Amino acid sequence: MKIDPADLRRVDVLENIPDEDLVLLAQNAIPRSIEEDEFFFFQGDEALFLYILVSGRVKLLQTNPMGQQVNMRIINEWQLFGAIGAVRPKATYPVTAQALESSTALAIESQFLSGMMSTRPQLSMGLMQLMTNYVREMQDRYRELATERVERRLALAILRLASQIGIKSNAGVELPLSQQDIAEAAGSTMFTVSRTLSEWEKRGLVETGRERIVIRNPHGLVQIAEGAESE
Amino acid sequence: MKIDPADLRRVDVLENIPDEDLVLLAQNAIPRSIEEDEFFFFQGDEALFLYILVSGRVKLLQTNPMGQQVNMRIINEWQLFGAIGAVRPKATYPVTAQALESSTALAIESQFLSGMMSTRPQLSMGLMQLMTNYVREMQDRYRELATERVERRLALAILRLASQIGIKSNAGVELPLSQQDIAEAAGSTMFTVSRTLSEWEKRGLVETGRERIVIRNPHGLVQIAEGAESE
DNA sequence: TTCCCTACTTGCGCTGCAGCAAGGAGGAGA
DNA sequence: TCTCCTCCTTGCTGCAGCGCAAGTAGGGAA
Repeated sequence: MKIDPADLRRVDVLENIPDEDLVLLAQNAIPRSIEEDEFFFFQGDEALFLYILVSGRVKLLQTNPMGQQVNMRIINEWQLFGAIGAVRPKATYPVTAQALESSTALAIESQFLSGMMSTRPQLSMGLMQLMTNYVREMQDRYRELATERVERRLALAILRLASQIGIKSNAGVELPLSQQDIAEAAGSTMFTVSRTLSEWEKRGLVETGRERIVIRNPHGLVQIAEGAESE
Repeated sequence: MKIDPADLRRVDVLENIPDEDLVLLAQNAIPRSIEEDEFFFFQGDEALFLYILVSGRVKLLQTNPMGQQVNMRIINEWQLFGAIGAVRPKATYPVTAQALESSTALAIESQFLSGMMSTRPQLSMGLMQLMTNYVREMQDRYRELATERVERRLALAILRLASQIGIKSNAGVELPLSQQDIAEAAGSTMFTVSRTLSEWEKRGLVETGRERIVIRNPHGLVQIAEGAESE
């Protein structure tokens, strides 16, 4: 597989990087393809590589000691994940990266990026902006989980997922996720998600299908997310 | 108030910074003192300054639309907080910073630190390590809140707080926090915290007082945190 | 077309824990 | 020393939403 350095420009973190650095990165990137449900890495593995997703979709999840899963984030094409190793030598991944569909990512040695950053402040800055986004999002989600009821949290989670990986069509915004995935992202259960979505479907807010949710009335969802009680 | 550049070395992020840069920082730091329950900044304010806590203790909290509070983190002496403005120009603070006791912090202009970072990769690296810690901790807490029962979450929260701001004495590790603060950090309520602590006190795990908790048997708490059911 | 696997649905019972209310107690200030 | 303000305690009640169980339905494979 050929890697076009120009494609790397689509990665937010690499937006302001000179062309020659992109070439350097491309030369040091190893494409790796995995099938649906397989893993790029596991929580606890040593973080030797960071990845740039070229195609497919990947979810970052944690499992608790009893095996329950929690979704932290869904990675889209041309997003970077698993970068922690470039910041701390010997770090381990805090999450597991599992493919939602067959996916290809570029693996870059953490050390290599770490070395590049030492002479390229723009690169560090880009990575820091990515991380502040993460912190902010996780804080918001934590607050929501601690203080909001499921229905509102579900609306917030779906809107957030839509903005991150939603596919716009003329019918609305489509989310190619199972209800189990949604539940794990909202901090709830498949059952409650199913019940709530059925309710919303009756009200014309969404349309549900197998591993698929279409948002028909985003404004209605925003109202629920912002606290309008369902009558 | 005089600022001794050598003191700044106690800040984790500034550990590997040359002396002359510490002098530069000290020259650009404005001491600011506030009383108990007052605020350094509010969620939503423009992040023009970052702070280094010199004395006292500060909590970073979010409030939801209904006014409920959630504690994100407690800042100890010589820790840095509110640094987001140095990473993104025009950013707003995602949290409110409130003093738990009368406190003094050094305010440094976000732009100033941002400028320093552009030529000092070590500084960026230090800040990134701080941020990866935040991300990792928030992810863990999110997973705990989503999957664990209150008792275990409480044990985890108290152990975490103890490692961050605990004061060691011969009787054990003391936390100078109200049960309300603990509840807001664990994602629960004052009532449940009080009930659980009473139970633990009977078992000799902790000792409670007004705005004070002493951990008498850390190992017992770890057992609860790791899943030993209370018989 | 049929089969089968997996995802989704929905009724039902149960419970963890929130939240109120009313009272107790520690400690700062006068 | 007394007062008053907070913080803490604890009995009681209610219910959101979890989780089981049993059934339905979509869609890939052959």
